[in-house]
Amino acid sequence: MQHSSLLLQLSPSSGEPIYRQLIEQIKRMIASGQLNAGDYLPSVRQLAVELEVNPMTISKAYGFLESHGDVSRIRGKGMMIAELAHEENVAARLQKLSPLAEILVQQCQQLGLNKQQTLEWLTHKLEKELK
Amino acid sequence: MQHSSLLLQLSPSSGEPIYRQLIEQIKRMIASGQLNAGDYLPSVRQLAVELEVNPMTISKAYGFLESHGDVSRIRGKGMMIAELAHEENVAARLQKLSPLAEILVQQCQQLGLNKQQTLEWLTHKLEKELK
Amino acid sequence: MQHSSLLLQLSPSSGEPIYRQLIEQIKRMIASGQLNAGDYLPSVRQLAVELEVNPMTISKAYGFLESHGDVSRIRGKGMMIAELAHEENVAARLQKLSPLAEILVQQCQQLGLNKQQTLEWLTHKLEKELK
Amino acid sequence: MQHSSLLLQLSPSSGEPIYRQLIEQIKRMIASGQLNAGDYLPSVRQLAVELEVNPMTISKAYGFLESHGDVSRIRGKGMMIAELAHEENVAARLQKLSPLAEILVQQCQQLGLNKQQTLEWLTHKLEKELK
DNA sequence: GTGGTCTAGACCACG
DNA sequence: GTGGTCTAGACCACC
Repeated sequence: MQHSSLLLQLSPSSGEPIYRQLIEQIKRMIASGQLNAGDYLPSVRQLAVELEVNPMTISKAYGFLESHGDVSRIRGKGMMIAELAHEENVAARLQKLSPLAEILVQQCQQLGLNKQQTLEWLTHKLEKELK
Repeated sequence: MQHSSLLLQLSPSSGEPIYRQLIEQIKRMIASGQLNAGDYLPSVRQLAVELEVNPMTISKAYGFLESHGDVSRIRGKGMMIAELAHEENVAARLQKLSPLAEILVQQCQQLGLNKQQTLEWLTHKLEKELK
Repeated sequence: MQHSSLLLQLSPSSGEPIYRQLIEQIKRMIASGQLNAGDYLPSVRQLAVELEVNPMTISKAYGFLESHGDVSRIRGKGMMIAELAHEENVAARLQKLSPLAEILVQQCQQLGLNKQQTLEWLTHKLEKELK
Repeated sequence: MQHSSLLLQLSPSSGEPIYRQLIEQIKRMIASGQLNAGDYLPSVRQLAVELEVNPMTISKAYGFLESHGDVSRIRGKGMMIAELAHEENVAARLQKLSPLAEILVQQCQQLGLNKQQTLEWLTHKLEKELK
């Protein structure tokens, strides 16, 4: 049972609304199995304190996740990852990176970069953070 | 010299405001040398028709570029790439991809993907579009 | 005299809290004489099992009914329909449908339906269930 | 083009959240053709003043309608009834009364009322308000 | 304890 | 002008 500090990172000034960032990040954590069916999300108030945002902002994100069937509201207990939210395989998870890849390709074209230059640089970047 | 159809791709529904998409894309094309000092941008009206966007939106983007010194408004002729807008070297251009790389790393972590899986997939994606 | 399965139908997902549904339904059954003074309500545990609801929820409803004088808590025996809970005449019972009628009228107006269409359809619906 | 006072009636104390009441009522008005594709809803601020509720409450309702495809947000102009929102025939509209009819039947049963009594009374009620 | 709703008022982004 | 987001703080309902 998961009930506390998730690996959530907000960019309050990114233009992307905070509640949207939360939705997308939590969805990814469900897809990857870091959050499993039956786990509980942190409570609205707790997460609001941790992330230093207004509880209503958290609530808005949770509401969206509920209305899309990703989590279920359990009266008096909190928000539980829905049963039908299943762990997806690696290929399916990679697929979720597609929108990013499209942007990457477009920006590389406009910067006049070639494939090799880009990949070397990306490899360097990823090595610092991922294993 | 350059006065017509640029390689601009808009995502009207992406949340990213259209005029902002234009600014960033044109800046990248200047940085990469696809647009050179002295070249003219397409006219507001022409670009508005091409991209099926309100002329005000184009105008707003051009105004932004002018106020940041990237282009100069030449009365009666249009918007010209400014003299001081210099072609940057490859390293500097790659640096412009950094924000994207940060998002990429974060999404990979949340999707539970490792470096190798991600790079193989990205290589595949880039090969289809870049040379 | 009456001690078991009442004609209670719950809509757990209806927004209307469960304990409130219980209260209103039991009150109507008292008003109509389907539950008479001296009858006993099903035990909290029994009803909880039948309706697949948390016993606390039943208990809350019973507590409410007691505090409003509709039933009396008889130690060691259960909840008994109170003496002063009287059978109301038909007109009074129909009056209890008024809130529903108001909603019905409003929804018909917004759906652009006229009186005749609505009544024909309601007649059809009622015929299937009532005698 | 519709841009002002709709026939909306709120029951602030009904338990049913205000934004939900708005959603359901507007949906019904679309179904009945009182709001047609291309019409604009009143602006958030205008409706907030008319109904004496907080603009955010209106905005919440509009957001839901948009996310369900009933209306489209037109930048700088407001919320427009979506093209695919079609006028439904009478039978389909009557069908939307079904949830109400089920509650009606249940309450009549529990009040020990018969079909004839109920219909006479409903006829009387409807005559006063509908034509 | 849990989430849900609402208010009042502020600021932002877009056209 | 339009809608969107966020805050701070209040109150409610359910368990």
